[in-house]
Amino acid sequence: MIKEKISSCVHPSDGVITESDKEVELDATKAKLEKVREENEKLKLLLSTVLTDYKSLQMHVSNVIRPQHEASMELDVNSHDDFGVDISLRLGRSDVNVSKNVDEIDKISLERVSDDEINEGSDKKRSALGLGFRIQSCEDPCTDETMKLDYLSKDVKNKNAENKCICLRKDVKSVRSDDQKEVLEGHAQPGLKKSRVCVKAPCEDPSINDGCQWRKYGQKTAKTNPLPRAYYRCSMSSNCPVRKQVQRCGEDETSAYMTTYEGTHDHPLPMEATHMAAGTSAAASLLQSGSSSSSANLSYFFPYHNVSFSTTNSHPTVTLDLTRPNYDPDQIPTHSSLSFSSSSDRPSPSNSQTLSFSGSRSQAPSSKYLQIAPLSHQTKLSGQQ
DNA sequence: CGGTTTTGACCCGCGC
DNA sequence: GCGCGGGTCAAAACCG
Repeated sequence: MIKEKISSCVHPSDGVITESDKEVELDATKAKLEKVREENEKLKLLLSTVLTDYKSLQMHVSNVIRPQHEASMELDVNSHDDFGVDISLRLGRSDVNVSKNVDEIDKISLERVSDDEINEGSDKKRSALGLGFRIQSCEDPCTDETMKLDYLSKDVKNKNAENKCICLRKDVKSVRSDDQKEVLEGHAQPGLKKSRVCVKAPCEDPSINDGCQWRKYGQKTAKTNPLPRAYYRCSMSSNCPVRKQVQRCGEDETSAYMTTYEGTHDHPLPMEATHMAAGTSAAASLLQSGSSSSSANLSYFFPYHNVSFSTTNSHPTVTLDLTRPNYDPDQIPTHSSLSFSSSSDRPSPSNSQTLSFSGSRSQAPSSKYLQIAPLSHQTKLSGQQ
């Protein structure tokens, strides 16, 4: 059959093809195949080299980050012994405490499977396990283990959610107010609300492509700001509690947009949504730790942008300013480029919220850290349509 | 026709 | 307790 195809391809107009012609063509094809095979081998070799490089780079990065994170975790544990939440679980990458606590996590997950009764304490753990994202790295067995556990826990969570989905709209409302409050507010202790991550995006891209589908559910003009604020809900999953607010920073067309994310996705994210997730996760977990020493982690994820911390209206907030690249072309990004301002009512570790999205456009000169994703599911600000 | 947007009404937390 | 204002709901309109 192949022979026939080759023959018909090479001699489309020839009426008669001899046996020897066929053999010559076959030999040529075989030679080509051999060439392709060799190229394939070369590519394989190249791939393995790249993988090795990547691995060593990852090790290097983890070695750089680890001592700082360990220090911050130690500080946090000392100052917040009451909270039984392992913040590191939310990071899902190169985090030392993950491997250390795998047994504990396993226990928690099993408890969740066997126990439908949800109490406040286990809810905290559940929230910590209910990652909205994960970094997929086959080289990291700890991460892999965490992922499995995460999916296990999410499965239980989703089953509960499915059951509740059957309820009528009014019931859903009550479910929202009860169940989602827990998720959204991260079981915060009184006085502190769910953590948020704000992204200030350049004007040409008001709707950061976070890899998710968003449904607008409201718009409001705040008294303090004449510009309307749009409210969006993640529509990738019927029960996904993640919401975002988009507000223009100024009246002129060149002004940037502030996008505020809240909550944790209860569904697997598309690939493009996971790229910056690690960075924002770090940001979110910093909100819990409130540790300035950990801020160095963010410079790894957002090396060219200003990152600031604040607490507004009891919402611990990390702001990533993509409009003002913190970038010097002659310098490798350093940790000192981060602006860190922590307020007196700093965030607490019990706020176990993580946020996930991927940036679509930044003014950083390279997409090494922030992957540019196709604008597949854009959200729009009303008044701009 | 199903999904999304618009928009007025409603809810609820917070400050006084 | 009351009023204010941010956030959410939900019906109608819109759109592909």
